[in-house]
Amino acid sequence: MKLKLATWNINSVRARLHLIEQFVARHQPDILCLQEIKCEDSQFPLEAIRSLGFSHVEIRGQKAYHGVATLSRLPIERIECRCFNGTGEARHLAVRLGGKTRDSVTLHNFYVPAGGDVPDEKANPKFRQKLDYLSEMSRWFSDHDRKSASRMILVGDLNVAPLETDVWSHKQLLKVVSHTPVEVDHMARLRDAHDWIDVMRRHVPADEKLFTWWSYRARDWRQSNRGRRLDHVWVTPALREASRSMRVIDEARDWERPSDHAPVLVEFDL
DNA sequence: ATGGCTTACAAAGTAAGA
Repeated sequence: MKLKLATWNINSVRARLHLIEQFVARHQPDILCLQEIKCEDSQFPLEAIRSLGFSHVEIRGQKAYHGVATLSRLPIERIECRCFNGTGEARHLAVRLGGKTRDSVTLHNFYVPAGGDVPDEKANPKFRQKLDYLSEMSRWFSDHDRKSASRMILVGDLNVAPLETDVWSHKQLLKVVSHTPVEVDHMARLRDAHDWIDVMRRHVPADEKLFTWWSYRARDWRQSNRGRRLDHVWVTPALREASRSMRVIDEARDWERPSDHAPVLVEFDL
């Protein structure tokens, strides 16, 4: 089965419906995973999204902040929403596609906490929360039954840029939240917890710069290019060979009132 | 010059993003 899958931190779904329409018209994803929808489920623009062809929509929102949603042209079944570290924040949504067959695929949509400004667990509770969140994800995935849950895709804004080429300056970002060694280490442990494969880096070699986020504050984001790769697409080993192409749709960063994140689009043959 | 902006919200100034 061919599947065009996209993940995008939309930074308010209500403020950026026009962007979703534009993206869908140009790239026709079968499934679009959104993060930071910033609204309650009841405020989600469901009719507008359905009219774009997404007959199957699962929403895990909350008031004002965070929130994830998975939009699909294909039938999906909601499996669960995990609330790590007991904050109750809407940061995860898992769905299954392909019904209850042997070939079904579980798709996890995550919005990992950003972690605040200061990369110090003691001085900054948000940084502590981010590390705890990543640790709980690791624990949860290492407890997963590997046989029954072997075909999995994990996408989302993981808010960590692991490689030196995932940031515009490795040296200058070593003490900046998102690229500190302790975060990179937590992400590595998460990856190892289920032998996850970094799909984006399967298509772009690790010695090439690759970003998905550019600050709103740059005068000219493309010219200064001070980006980071904060958004990710991972698969379990059973799907190692399944991705056919990957592209960061960076032109979306130039559209009217853009999100500071660009969509990541992957074509799979599942 | 990695914060110069942008969002949400009991609505003018905070909190948050990263």
